Amino acid sequence: MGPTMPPSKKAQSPSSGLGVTQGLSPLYREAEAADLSLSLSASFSKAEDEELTSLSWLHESTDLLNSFSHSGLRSVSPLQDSDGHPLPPHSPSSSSPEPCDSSPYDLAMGANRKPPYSFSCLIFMAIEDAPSKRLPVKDIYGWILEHFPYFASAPTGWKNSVRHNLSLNKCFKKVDKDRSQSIGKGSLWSIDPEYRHNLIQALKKTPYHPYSPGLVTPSTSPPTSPQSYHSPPLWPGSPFFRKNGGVLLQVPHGVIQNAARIRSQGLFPVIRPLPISPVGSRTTAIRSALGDYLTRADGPAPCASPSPPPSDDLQEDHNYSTAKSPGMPCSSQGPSVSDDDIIAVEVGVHRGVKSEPKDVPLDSASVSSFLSQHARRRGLPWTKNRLRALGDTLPLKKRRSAAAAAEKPPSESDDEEMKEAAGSLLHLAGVRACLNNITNRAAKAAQKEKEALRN
DNA sequence: AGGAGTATAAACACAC
DNA sequence: GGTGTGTTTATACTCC
Repeated sequence: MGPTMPPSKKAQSPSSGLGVTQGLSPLYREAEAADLSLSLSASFSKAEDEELTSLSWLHESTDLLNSFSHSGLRSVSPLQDSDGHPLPPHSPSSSSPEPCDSSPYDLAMGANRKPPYSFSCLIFMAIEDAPSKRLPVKDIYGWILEHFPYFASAPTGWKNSVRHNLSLNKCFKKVDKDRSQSIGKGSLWSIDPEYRHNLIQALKKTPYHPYSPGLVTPSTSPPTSPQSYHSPPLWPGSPFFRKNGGVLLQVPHGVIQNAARIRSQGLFPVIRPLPISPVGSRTTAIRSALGDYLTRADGPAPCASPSPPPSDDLQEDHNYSTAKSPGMPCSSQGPSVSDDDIIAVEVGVHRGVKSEPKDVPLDSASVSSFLSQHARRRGLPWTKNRLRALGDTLPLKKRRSAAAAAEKPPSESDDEEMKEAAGSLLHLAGVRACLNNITNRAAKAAQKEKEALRN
């Protein structure tokens, strides 16, 4: 029999320690309320190859936008309903608004903030970041600490959670220890290839991923090619992240497990890219006011536009590892931004504004190059029924073994991965469109301001 | 209301 | 024996 926790202690769970991702802490919720603003940060490193040259626009754009953020254009854009009225934090216990003295970076990635990743995603990122794609628990701790300083000062319970995840999560498996390879205590942990796809999907559903469901406005039309909107995981340390200069997108934190709720409320006025890694070499931020540029004036693209469907196979099992993210209907309650919106913004802008050839920064060569890097990867969808059929009553490890023994890997999903990669690149293209749009609007605003001053 | 997914805490066994 | 690791159970919470 397991231990029984004192009721008093259990009652403290929601606000104690790490219970901020799943049971969002008041602080977290407050930040979430005030954090739905657009900002963009990117840490750039020198382009490693020609692929990156096509992304040089981001340097300029983010510099420009960052200058805006320091010139009074920044404003707080809290959650708003369709009438523009601020929405209260969704937590009943949270009544005070987020103070405005915190930068978006602090709000999202400050050392005191728990990263909006589930432990399974953190572990996945850590392992994937390892050259050998396998890590001992200790190194997983280290990776998490390195990339998310929050845990440095967090209660030590998070390590227990990491171990708990490793043990219980089917996605992670121990590597049989090579006797000749002494790594001290414990074993190496790796990603089970069979479940890797699910971890990717889980990661995609996190706020930092461009294809977070919160960013995707499902189409009212039937899906035509769902897979085409998959994209590779982006996180600090991921090859793609590095390859593209550390550009990540983020939607407000707290949406990992609440994405559906926010989405259903139409609470995504803007996309909010942020530096994913505190150790980024160079970061800039686009502040919330710029987010307004995206959602006002020309207005966001209608969500009923011929948009792609939600990317994920919603029938897939998310057993203790993957984030939940059912497809949501297009909300009519407020502004929302999806990938399609971004693209649509570009279309809208360039209808009226001169369109430049370099507005398509991700050329086919880049795509091909990138795709080639991901073509090797394989992933398998997993279904609840499949796993359930293996017997829930069996211990996990036995179930894993049974699953491995009972099933031959289906056909590989290279195509899917390829499409995911393409989707991500297309998304970057969309981001660029956003930045161009922002730039144009900001320039116009500045001009108007000048004229107003003259008058 | 109940299931699913996740976080947290704790106990225990085992290896180093 | 101490510490780290791995497993398991229990509970709480949110979302659907």
